[in-house]
Amino acid sequence: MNYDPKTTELKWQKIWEDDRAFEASCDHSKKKYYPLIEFPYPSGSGLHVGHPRSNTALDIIARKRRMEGYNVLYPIGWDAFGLPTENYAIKTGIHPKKVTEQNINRFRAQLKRLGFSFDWSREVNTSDPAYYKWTQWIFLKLFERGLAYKAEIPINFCISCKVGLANEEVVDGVCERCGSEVIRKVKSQWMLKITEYAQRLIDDLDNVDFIEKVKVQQRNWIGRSEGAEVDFKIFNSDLAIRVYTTRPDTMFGATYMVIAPEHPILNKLQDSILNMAEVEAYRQEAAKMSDFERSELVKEKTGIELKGVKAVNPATGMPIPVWVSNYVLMGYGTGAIMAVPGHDERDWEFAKKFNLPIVEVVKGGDVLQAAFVDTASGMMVNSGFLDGMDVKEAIPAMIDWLEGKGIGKRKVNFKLRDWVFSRQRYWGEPIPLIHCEKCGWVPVPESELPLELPDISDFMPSDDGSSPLARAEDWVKTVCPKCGGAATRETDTMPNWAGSSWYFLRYTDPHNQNELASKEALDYWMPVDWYNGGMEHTTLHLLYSRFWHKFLYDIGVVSTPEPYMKRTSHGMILGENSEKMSKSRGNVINPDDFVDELGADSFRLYEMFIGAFDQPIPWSTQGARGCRRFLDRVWRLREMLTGEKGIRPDMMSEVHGTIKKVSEDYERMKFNTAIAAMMSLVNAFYNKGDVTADELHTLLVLLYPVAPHIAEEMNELIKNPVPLYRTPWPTWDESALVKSLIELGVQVNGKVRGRIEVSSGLDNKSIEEAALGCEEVLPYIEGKTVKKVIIARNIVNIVISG
RNA sequence: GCGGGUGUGGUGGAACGGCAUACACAACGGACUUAAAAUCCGUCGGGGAAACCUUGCGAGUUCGAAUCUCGCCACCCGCACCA
Repeated sequence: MNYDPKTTELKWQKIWEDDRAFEASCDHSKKKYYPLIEFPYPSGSGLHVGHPRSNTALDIIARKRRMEGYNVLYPIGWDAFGLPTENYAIKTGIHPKKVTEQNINRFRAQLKRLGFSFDWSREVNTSDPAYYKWTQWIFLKLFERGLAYKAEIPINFCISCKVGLANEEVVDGVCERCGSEVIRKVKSQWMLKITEYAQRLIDDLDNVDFIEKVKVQQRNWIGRSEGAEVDFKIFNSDLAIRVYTTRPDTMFGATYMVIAPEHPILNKLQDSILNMAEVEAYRQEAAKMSDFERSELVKEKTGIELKGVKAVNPATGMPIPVWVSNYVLMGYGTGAIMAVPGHDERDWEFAKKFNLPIVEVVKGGDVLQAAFVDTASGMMVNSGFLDGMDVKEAIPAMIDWLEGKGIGKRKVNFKLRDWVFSRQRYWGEPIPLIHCEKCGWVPVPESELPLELPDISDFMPSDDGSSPLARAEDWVKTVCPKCGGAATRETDTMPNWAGSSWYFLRYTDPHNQNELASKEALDYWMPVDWYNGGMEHTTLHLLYSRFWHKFLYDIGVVSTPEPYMKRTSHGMILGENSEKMSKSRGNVINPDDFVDELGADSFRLYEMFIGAFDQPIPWSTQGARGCRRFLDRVWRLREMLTGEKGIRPDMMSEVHGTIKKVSEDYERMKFNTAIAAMMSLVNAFYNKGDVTADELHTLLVLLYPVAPHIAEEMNELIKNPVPLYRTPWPTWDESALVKSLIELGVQVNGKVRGRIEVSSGLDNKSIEEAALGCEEVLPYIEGKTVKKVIIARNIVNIVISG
């Protein structure tokens, strides 16, 4: 009988399901393990070959942990709100709810076909009112604590689609959908104060086991810097411009100031500015530009001096000019800088262009030729009381001096900005707030949650960029929960990052009607033990969810400050031409076709064998066929069974070596070498010509996490009464790994010249004799003086002179 | 520009500082077939008579370097006027 994946795979999927083999137990006395993959966004194009790479990896871990005796929660769900579904609805007129349902059904079927050991009884769906009730609840808690606030900020607006776009939808400065210009439009938006958690989001990275790459990227994104805020007085005025600087020590070299075009002091100074018309023109020019255009103009700096206005350098007491330039950003620091052209490349470039004075304050370069910026340490000059100090002493000395005078203070700044939480879209969680003329923003009472999305039929955003919900007048008009007067609902919805910021909590207790999850379930299951996902989520989902989790920790909902103990990341699977897979490139591999032809086990096996798990890798259908070939070879081992029992002595070392290698490599995510080791074991059986039932059983147990269907089927065929999903993970016997004879390479001056075979316990002196007597080595050492012989674990090196 | 990663056969890739190229893919040869596919067995870095050369390039440390150090080069991924 040949191996037939179609019937075998369905057969075992049904057995596992009927036996509820992978459902997490509510028995909290057992040790637990919680592996997690990023729940998929059920897009219209179906499962991508990238999903199974992550899913299979943690499926291997989940199955292995069950065999090791853990109570395992390996859940699955749907990140179901989002723009592509809504855009599809606009195009076709089909309700996003309907589209989502269809897509989920397709995804579910595809995932089930691949035989992942998910606990399907705990499936969650972020667009289900029973779920988003709690997303809204968390938002209200944030609102209660002042962490959600409304602000006027610019959003991306497509002039052709007349729609507000999320940042993700702006590609190279144009609208992703229609390719036309995206401008900035100031709108009132709900914001979340993630910046309040910036320091903790950095600090707590020290307490989690994330791959270094992720930690580094999060730290850079949060962008902490230490420095000082200092007030620069306006000459002949009560006004001052506050700047932020990380290098207060260089203040004696500040020969001018620059403020951002949006800086509010321009309005206050307008009567003193002699060239206000010109300044206003520059300002308007800057305002018209998109962020993209602004950053495109990096090469050529522009700016304009405020004529009639001078600021006073507090260090030197000298008046210095004030310029406006868009190389200073309103969104970082104070929107104003002191310019030190001698020691900052941007300031230097600007000073050169506009002929501003350049002063050296740290010795070591030639500031007339280039900015001298390599100043981690160095001697201060031209700097009054700082002269002669090292930069390292000068920084605190200057801050002390500023604080003493009351014109400056220490300040930590972050690049991280608050999270823009509003979308003018239909297919998202309604923001549960009501606006009352009298009472302001009032939360929807908890008892009225979930605030459900009204059923509408026109999802097209309005011309003015407001949400389609704004047209659902019956829904919008409501009464104020506080005063009972007429009021209106917020019509913006939440971004799709909302539902994914806490879904891993819901898995612990997905059907709870009274809480987002019970405290007992949370305390037992959290934190997630191992979370694998894409690098592209490092600065969005991963950061957002850590923020929400910390907030929930602060209000006592969860008991751990961090949601995830361990975070790993898989490399992307590229097309056969080594380019990113995409419809437009025509190099997309459809998992369904593959599974039809070669089966789910081959697919899983290949995705794990393809290469190092954390590296991007091109797909090769030929290579994948090789994996099916391997499974066929395993299948035929049944025909080679001897009547013998146990593991034969001459196979002990090979079999136990494989148990060790596979066990260790699975944990290190070195799936490719684990599979290679199993291939070698199979080759060894073939070379021997036969295999015992126990030897084969060991192989099947090791193979089961990667290729569970074929492993279970063969296990049954060799009359093993216990299915593999109930079999304990094997241990290896270190003493079995020791071979009686070992082969040593023999080097002469580091080059391999021969090899010897010795018994494993042999003393060094005898090994040395054997090596010196080795026939292939003799010609190299004849007539030479042997200086010494180095004996290492598996090599002997003879060092000769001359 | 800054940060991170990668560089090994025709290809994907192995290799605690210790016999470079495991395991596969492709290719080639053989067996079995009327034939093909499948399967099984074998060859497979370069150079060749040997010597020898070979882990992007160049130095260094070491008895010994793909691996460690320094300096370059190329490609990939983030971030980017962050004061």
